Amino acid sequence: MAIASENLTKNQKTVLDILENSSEPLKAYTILFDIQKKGIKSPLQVYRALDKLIEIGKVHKIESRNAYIACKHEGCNAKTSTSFLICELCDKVTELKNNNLPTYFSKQADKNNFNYKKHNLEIFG
Amino acid sequence: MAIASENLTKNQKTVLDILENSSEPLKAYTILFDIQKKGIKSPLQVYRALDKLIEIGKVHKIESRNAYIACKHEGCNAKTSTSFLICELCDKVTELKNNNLPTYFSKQADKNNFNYKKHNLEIFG
DNA sequence: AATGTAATGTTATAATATAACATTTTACGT
DNA sequence: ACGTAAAATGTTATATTATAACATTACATT
Repeated sequence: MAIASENLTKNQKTVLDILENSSEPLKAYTILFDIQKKGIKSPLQVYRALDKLIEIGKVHKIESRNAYIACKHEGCNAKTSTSFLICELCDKVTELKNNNLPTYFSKQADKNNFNYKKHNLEIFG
Repeated sequence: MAIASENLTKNQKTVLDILENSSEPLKAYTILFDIQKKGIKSPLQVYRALDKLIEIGKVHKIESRNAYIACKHEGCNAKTSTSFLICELCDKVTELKNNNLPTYFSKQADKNNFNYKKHNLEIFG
């Protein structure tokens, strides 16, 4: 059964909520600090919620920043592949909508005798 | 003046050497452990050497793994942009040679009113 | 030789993430 | 509704990754 936002647990909802209302990616310990008043006391609680949210595609991790961002795309299928534009001046991050990148990368990978499964792309500018 | 491998310092050479002779990306503390016999005693010494090597393009960081890999491309101009194929079965990492990705990404970025400078791409399979 | 810049050495600490384990909640077939 | 398995939680401790601060040394250029 697909997991929808409605049946997220308390901690998961709390973490998703703060990410969705943030204009920028947040770090795990920033999240922890911001929601301690809501009963989350340890890093592990945050990381567990993040893991789950990432698994179901509601949150993505910006690897180069160790930061997390809520996915704004309806019914996002980017459980795996993600593409971001990252502004080096203001740190704003924009997620690229699903596009033809997987097809393109798949071809590139083929040339190297490599079986494309997913990707992570971070474009800086 | 351009910095060539010849005028790397002792620590930088030591770190580059171990990376160039590794068949896989190495983590900072793995490097530290492996070269303690050569006089490097603290993480900072490793990170400083890595920073320099990355700056001059001889080493790249695999963000999703927190691991470092020596660049095998002659006169690599990937001081900034990097593209990797990462095998999820054996953890082997292959760097994609400079290609038309920058041009392609530049166009994608333009559509979002974004000025492409560099990128990091990690393809898993 | 004087000077400025980069690199080094060293100790301490910050920032990011997971292990281990006991307990509680939830989902769901019977 | 009940039993049970899977998932989520709470908590403490610890592992992993990376940087701060500061004194010292090497070295190229003037």
